[in-house]
Amino acid sequence: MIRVLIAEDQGMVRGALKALLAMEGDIEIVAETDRADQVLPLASQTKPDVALLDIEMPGGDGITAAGQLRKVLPSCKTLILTTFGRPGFLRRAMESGASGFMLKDAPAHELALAIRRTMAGERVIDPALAASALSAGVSPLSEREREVLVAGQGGASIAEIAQALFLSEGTVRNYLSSAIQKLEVSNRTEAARAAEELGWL
Amino acid sequence: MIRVLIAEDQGMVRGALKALLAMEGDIEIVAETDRADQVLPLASQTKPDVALLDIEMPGGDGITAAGQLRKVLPSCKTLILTTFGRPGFLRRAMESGASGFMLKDAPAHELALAIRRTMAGERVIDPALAASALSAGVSPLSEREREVLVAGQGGASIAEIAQALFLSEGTVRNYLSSAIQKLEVSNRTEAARAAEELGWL
DNA sequence: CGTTCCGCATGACACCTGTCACCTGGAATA
DNA sequence: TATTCCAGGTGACAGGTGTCATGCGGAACG
Repeated sequence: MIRVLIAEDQGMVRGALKALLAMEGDIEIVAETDRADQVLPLASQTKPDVALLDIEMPGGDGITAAGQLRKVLPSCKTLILTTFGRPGFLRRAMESGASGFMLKDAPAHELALAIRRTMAGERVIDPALAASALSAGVSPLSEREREVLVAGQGGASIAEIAQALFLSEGTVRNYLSSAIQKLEVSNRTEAARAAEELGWL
Repeated sequence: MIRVLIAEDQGMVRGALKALLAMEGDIEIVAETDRADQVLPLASQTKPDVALLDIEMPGGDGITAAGQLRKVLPSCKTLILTTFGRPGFLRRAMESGASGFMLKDAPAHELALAIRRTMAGERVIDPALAASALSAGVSPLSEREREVLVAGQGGASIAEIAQALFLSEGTVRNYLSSAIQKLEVSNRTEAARAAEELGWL
C-alpha cells in the first residue's frame, strides 16, 4: 500500500480526491488537512510515503511545506497538485525539493499513475507545463523591481508604493519603468499581471 | 436514480467529483464536460435531472449556462458549484434560475445531500455565502460602467478600451470616473479589483 | 589610491487619467 | 408638438505616470 497525505484547502475537492484514490487498490489515505501549517505535524505523525500538496492554502503555501517536509522526513516524496500552471511555481517547487508537479487540469486517472511513479522515485512533471517553464525562463526582474510590482498589485498609486517601501517616488517610478520594459508591456497593471502569470512575484 | 450532468473544467476535479458521486447508490453521472458551451447540447441529449455547474469555464460561464438550460429544459434543476463566494455571483445565479449554490469549500459529503435536496425541489444555498450576499447589496454599477471595467481588467489603456467597445475615449473616461466614485476608490485598477471581489463584473 | 559598478535619488518632459461642465440627438412622455 | 430624459460625446484642466539624462555615495576590485 502506498500511504498518502492530502493537503488541499477546498473541502469538496479534498473529499473528492479521497474518493478517487480510494478506488485504487494500492493507495491508502493516511492523513488529510486544509492548512499548509498542518502538513509537517501530520506527516511526522503518520509517516506517509507521498504527500499530495496544493499550493494555495491558508497557513502558508505548499511549496514551502514541501521544502520543510524534505528536511524533516526525507523518505516522504512530495507531489504538488495545483490549479495554476505558473512556470515560476514549477521552478520554485522543484528547487525546494518536490518530486513532482501535476495540474488539476490533467485527466483524473493520471493522478494515481503520478502517485505510483513518484513513489517509485521518478520525477513526474506535467509535460505541457514543463514546456512552458522552459520557454519562460528565469525571472529577469531584480529584487527591487519585484517588490515594487508586488506593492502595487492592488492598484496602489506610486506615492503609496513609495511610502510602503520607504523609497522616494522617483525611485519607485524608475523601478516600475524598468520592470515594464523588461516585461515588454506598457503600464504597471499589465506588468503586474504578466509577472503574476509567470509566477515571478 | 438521480441523473446528473457535471460541467467543470479541471479534469482532475471533475474526475474526482465523479468518483465521489459514484459512491452514492442513488446518483448516476450521465454526462460530463469541461466547457460551458457544451452544457446545452449535452443536457438536451441526455436529459439529466440535475446539472452541476462550475462558474469559471472556457466557452462561457456557468451562470449563463444555467439561464439557458432553464429555458430549454425546465425539468432540469441546476446546482452551481464554484470556488469563489462572490456575493454578486450568488445573486446573478439565483436570478438566472439556478436552484442552488454550493462552494467547493464545503465538506464533500454535503454535495450528495445538496443534489438530493435540489432534486426534491428545494433551493440549496451555502449559508455563509447567503449572509455575505445580503450584506453586500446590489451592484450600483450601470451596464456600461460594468463593461468598461471588464474591458480594462487586464490593464488596457483608455484608448484600447474605447476601441474595443466602439466608444470615444472621453466617454470611456466618464464611465470609468463614475464607476470609481460609486465604488469609493481612487483609480480604475482598484475599481476593477473591488468590483471583481464582490462579483459585480 | 582610483576606477568602476550599482542602488537610489532628482528634475524635466510628454503623455495619460480622472473630473467636471456642457452639448447633441433620439426616445419616451405629456 | 413640446418637454423631459438619457446615452453618448467634447473640451479643458489638474494631477498622476512613464521615460530619460544625470548626480551622488558606498562597495568591490584592480
